[in-house]
Amino acid sequence: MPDSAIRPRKEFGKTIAADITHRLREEIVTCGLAPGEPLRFDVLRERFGASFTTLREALTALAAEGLVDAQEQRGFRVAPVSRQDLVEVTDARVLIEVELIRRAIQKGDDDWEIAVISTLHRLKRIEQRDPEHPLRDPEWKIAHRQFHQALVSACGSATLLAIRAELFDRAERYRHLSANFRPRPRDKAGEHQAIMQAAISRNADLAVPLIETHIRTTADNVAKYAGHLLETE
Amino acid sequence: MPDSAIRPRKEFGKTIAADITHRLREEIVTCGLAPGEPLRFDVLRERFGASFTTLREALTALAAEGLVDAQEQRGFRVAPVSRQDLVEVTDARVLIEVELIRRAIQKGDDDWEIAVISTLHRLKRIEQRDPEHPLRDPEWKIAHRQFHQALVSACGSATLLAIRAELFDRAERYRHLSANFRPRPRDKAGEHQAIMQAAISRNADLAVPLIETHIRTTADNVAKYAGHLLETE
DNA sequence: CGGACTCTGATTTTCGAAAATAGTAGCGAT
DNA sequence: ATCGCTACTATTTTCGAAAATCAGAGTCCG
Repeated sequence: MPDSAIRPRKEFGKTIAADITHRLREEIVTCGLAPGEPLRFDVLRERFGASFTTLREALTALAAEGLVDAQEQRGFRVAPVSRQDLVEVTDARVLIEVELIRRAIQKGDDDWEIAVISTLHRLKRIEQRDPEHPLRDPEWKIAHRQFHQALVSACGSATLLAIRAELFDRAERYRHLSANFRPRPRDKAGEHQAIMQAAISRNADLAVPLIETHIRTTADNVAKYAGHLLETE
Repeated sequence: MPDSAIRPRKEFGKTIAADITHRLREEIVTCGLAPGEPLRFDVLRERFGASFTTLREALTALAAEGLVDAQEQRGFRVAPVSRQDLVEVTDARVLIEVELIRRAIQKGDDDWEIAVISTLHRLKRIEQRDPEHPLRDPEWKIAHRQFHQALVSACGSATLLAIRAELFDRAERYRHLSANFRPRPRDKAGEHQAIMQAAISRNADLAVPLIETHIRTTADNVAKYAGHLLETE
């Protein structure tokens, strides 16, 4: 019987390193650790309660994902943000996500349809609770991620899904960056509903432009409302 | 004045960890470490002369690249190969490389043209030396990589270039896997020449199908001549 | 005989001390 | 005053011992 006294941490993985990786990724994506911020071992050690080596392993993994910038012999820092990077991430997401939605629409079975419908349903329920600030609600964030994940999950390529997931995280960081400055959320609920319907009715030619617009509009809003944060670096 | 007595290793990076990562990647890509082979720390420690922790960091980084398979609490192993994985890597490469060659052809400047021409020239020179077994020549391998890298280098997206590089390595491992069983190399030189000419003359509609065929033919040959190695897992 | 349990040896995972390196301030010479 | 050198401090990077975990053999009981 595992109990919390014996197993004080490790919520998201069997090893402490995997757990720290998960928690650090979360902090970086939500901008709890600011872009460009140096990641000093003393500080991390105190915050996460792990040793140098374990932290180093987590940071190395996140560096490979593009969320952390490793400067050899000079430590790590949160990957900086920039207009250029936002454009690249957005472009890459469109390229890959569009292809994946096509494949998923072609290959998806009943379970796929159920996953798409049910994840959207949950997302809408959460939005009803707090329609003003969805991004600040961690549950909304998870549900939103799961809906988009479900949409492409039937594409048949674990390789492309992994790449997609990395790009999604990098984009989500920009969304969080602008969340505090955005005056009012746009009608994301309607967009999600339209995407779901196009997908379920197997209308790829409709779903593709909807997805593309969805991604690009989000990025445009980031550039519009958080542009002042993207200048340096 | 740096000398080799003071700095015994670290050929490819400022830190030992980065160096080990590089060397391990090389060994895995060239199948010096066989697919699926367990990576035990005692063995690696002896082979690479680094400590547990440093090795662990390198393995973690390679796991994020898809060349190593991390089994939590049960160590690491070289990522297994499979028909499915080969198909996924090939598909992903076509999707991304085709897009990048389009962008490079549109954006490439004089320096890009020079890089494409000169890397192809070097590749051809090396092929003249040993026309029979190019893949066994490490110099050919490097030149080949650099030619393909040069072709897309002007695409303007560091993000997509990094993804492309990872997929290239994963594909190269399959090429090495089949190299020992392939009866005779096909006319790669001619294909490279045609791709170069299409690119330099800015004929994207010609270059794209050439690249796609180039990638798919390579993968087909792997499946044909190394198919017996792809069954398990 | 079979299933659950425990013990044991092998292996991975984690830790903090020790070594290596970068950054900085102080000093002296031109 | 400026440049170059040196010593010092802050920080990262590496190491091997110690703890945790797993896999397999053996044991006990139903």
